[in-house]
Amino acid sequence: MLADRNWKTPTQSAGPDLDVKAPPSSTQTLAGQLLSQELQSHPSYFPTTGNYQHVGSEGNQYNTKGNPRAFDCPSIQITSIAPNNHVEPSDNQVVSAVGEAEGGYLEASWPRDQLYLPLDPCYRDPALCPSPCSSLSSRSWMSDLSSCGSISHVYDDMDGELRDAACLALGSPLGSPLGSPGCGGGAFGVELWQQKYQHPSAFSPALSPYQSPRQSPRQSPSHSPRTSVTEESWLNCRPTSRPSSRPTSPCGKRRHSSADPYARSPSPHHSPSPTPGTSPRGSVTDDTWVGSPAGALGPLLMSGFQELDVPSKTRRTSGSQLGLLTGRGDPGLEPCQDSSREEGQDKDGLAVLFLQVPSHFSWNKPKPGASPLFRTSSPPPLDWPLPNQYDQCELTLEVQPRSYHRAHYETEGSRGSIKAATGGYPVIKLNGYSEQPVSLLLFIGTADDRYLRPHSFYQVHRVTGKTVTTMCQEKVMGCTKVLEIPLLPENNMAASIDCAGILKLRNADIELKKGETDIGRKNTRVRVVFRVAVPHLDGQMLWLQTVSIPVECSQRSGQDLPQLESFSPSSCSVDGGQELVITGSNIAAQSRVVFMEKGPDGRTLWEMDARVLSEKSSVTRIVVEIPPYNKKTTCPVQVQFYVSNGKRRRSVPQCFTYLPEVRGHLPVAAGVKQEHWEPDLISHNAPGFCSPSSDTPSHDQVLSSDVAYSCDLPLRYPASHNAPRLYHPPPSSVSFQTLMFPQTSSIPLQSPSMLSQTPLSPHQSLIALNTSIKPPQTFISSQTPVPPQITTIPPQGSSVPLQSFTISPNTSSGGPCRGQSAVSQSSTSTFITAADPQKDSVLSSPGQTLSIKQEPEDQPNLGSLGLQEITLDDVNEIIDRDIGSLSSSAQPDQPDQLDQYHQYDWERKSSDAALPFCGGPQ
DNA sequence: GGTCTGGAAATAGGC
DNA sequence: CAGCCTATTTCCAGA
Repeated sequence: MLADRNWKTPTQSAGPDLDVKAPPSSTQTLAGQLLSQELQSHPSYFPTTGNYQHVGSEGNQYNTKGNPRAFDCPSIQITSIAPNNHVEPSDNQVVSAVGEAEGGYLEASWPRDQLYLPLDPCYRDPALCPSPCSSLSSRSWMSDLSSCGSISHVYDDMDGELRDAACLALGSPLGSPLGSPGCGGGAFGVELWQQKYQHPSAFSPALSPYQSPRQSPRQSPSHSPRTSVTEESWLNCRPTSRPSSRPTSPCGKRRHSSADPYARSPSPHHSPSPTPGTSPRGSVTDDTWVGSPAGALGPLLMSGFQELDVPSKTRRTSGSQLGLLTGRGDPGLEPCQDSSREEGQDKDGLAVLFLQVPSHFSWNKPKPGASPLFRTSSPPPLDWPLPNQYDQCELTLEVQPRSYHRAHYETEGSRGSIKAATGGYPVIKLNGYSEQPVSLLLFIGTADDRYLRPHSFYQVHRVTGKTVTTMCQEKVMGCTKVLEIPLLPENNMAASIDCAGILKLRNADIELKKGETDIGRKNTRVRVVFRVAVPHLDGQMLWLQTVSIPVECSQRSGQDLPQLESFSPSSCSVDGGQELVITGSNIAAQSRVVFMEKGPDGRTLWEMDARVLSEKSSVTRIVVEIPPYNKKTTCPVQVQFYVSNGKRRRSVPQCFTYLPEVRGHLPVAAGVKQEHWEPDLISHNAPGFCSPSSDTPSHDQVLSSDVAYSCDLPLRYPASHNAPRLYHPPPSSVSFQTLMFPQTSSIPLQSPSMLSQTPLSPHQSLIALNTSIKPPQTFISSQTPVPPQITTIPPQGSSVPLQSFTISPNTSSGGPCRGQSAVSQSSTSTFITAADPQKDSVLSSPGQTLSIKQEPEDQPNLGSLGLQEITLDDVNEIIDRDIGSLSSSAQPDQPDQLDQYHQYDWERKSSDAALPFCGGPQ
């Protein structure tokens, strides 16, 4: 972010601004500072928290001055900006929408911001891109990179130090797991930057950013025709138009193969892709900005928007973010600092880093002011977990978005608003409060196994047009673009989200950002996050949040991957020969149906193509002959089959059961025996093991990528597994972290009562999630053979049907804690230690979930794949399944279980180990 | 004329 | 290093 500032000022085009901003301190010094600060969790360290900073102030800083070059090439020497130097916040600068609450922070933060000068050389030709501000687009990103990445390439060394420090502190080999991409959309960082620096006025309550010159003179008309008024507009200095011809991809693109953060070294030379692009599309409109958020939130929200552009990752590790929170106005925030310290101090506490929440950040506290849920000033960071319900107030997503929405690139026109599966649009509603209009914040979050946070590669964008009936404003919070939508009493505090599109930022742009650890490749799933601030006692605001089901945003994934809807039968004799009818989408003529079985080590033990019987494969149905199993067995054998449209275009593997000659005697608890498997492994601990109980799916059984299979993580990946050590957070921490998960994996498709909407306390969420994901009752295990039936597979992305999972609020004591109690109850009764052999019996009982085996070998092993190979989808699926299995087999508060879960997560992320996982590549 | 969409070519990286 | 494959990004055209 700091970098961004440096980059350009509105007027600058190439100016020698660096000087101005050039910090007196050397890079080393800065680095040192950063390190120390980070380690110390200096509050001011992370600009990230910029949320709390005042835009106005920032803006002033730069606006009139030399403009730092926005897009300096590698050659550009970006000296670190002295923390203080660049911006001495003039009086005016600190505007304060937020007021004192953030005051303390600002000062401290300032310096920091400047520390990072990101001019990531790479990207764009300075000439071409005078302003980082280009719209949100990836191009803009360059700037973003800087901004969010915060560390300029210049600071590579420093980066290294930081990393080391981070590792040290975090104990994460990977660069901090924490390092979440958090920036959320770095691109926005640019915008923010622009707003702040180029158009300080924009932040002025009175002025709309958009009032500033909208069109960049340089903008090429040709560029996107569609540009609506966008952020770009406000940037004067937009990058010149980029070549009309198809821009080449950025050379500096990060290699996906190297997931290792350390490995990355953005070469300064990476050529900046000539995509100067102005982004045509910003959707933000002028008007939007001007106003302040509706209702009382206005100021509040505004303050939040001023957040600095800093990668959330950075924030997390530093804890400075937390520090910000500790603003005077917000007692509830104080805890953050504490936690941050702890984080920094606890090397092993990776989890802590993520999970740590201020000690007093008690979700259970009903008293406003006593809980972080209540804030008097700025909105909580976007990566903070928030409950969807508190007391009587509940934020619910009554209509979920479609599981697939092709995001558009900057270079494209809008692809419209996210739609609901039913054809309409998602509907969000705030229950329990209707006294006055409130503002709803919407942003694009991640859909991976980690905690919910702004997605680095996708940003929400405002869709305008005749069909849009919902008012909304596009704003920026940190690096994340946010839509602010009013929820009006006259509309029953509900809103149809027909104004939210999804913009895809180029992977290269984002990945080059310093500090960015996420990879964009195959990271194409998102969740729509909704937040609302409900005016509460004493003028405080109660923040609630709910998220949508995962939404696949890539064209390919949405169109090429076969998606199975149902198949029948789900089992047959080991002799095979029966016809298997599979229905779904994206089933092409050349589709193959492959049966396979994997061993404990993930290796494919057996694989065979099923002969296609249908004369002509259609896009919706295929009939194949079930191949005979490769060996005799006296027990049901769970295998998998998938539909493949090509090497990497496989459907999610489905469980299929080969039955022994004698039917009707399926041992419920019996494990599937594999000749080479160790007896022990036959238990659930064996990778790829499919729970016997699930072997024979009943007709009621619901299979889905998320629900249908349960790959018990713990089972497959014993704690002993050699993988990156993941710190096992204390129960509370875990809960916190997982708070997000619930939403991630458990997504109720149609029921308002979805998990995410279920009132939960942070840490109850976890439990709830697990429970919901794999409700025992959802899986009907058949102890007795069930006649072949059609197995229905819910759409991917949809998660466990909430119906099957019930967290009953009624069971709760009511009040703030009711959700908690409810959750606790369900969770408690549901968890079983999967890893615990003794639990096997439980698993084998009816109600078990199916286990799915590893994907076919195609599935690259993690080691070879590198992170990129692990698709979020995969992760999500696995996680979901794992969680599901945990829910069915683990005790809620058993750290061990959770630990395993987390460990697993990390393993996948970092891993060198080739871990087989469920869920086909998606 | 602008917005949406679907489709596909061009590109880039990995194997 | 060439070729193939997959994923990403950009462009085109039609509704």
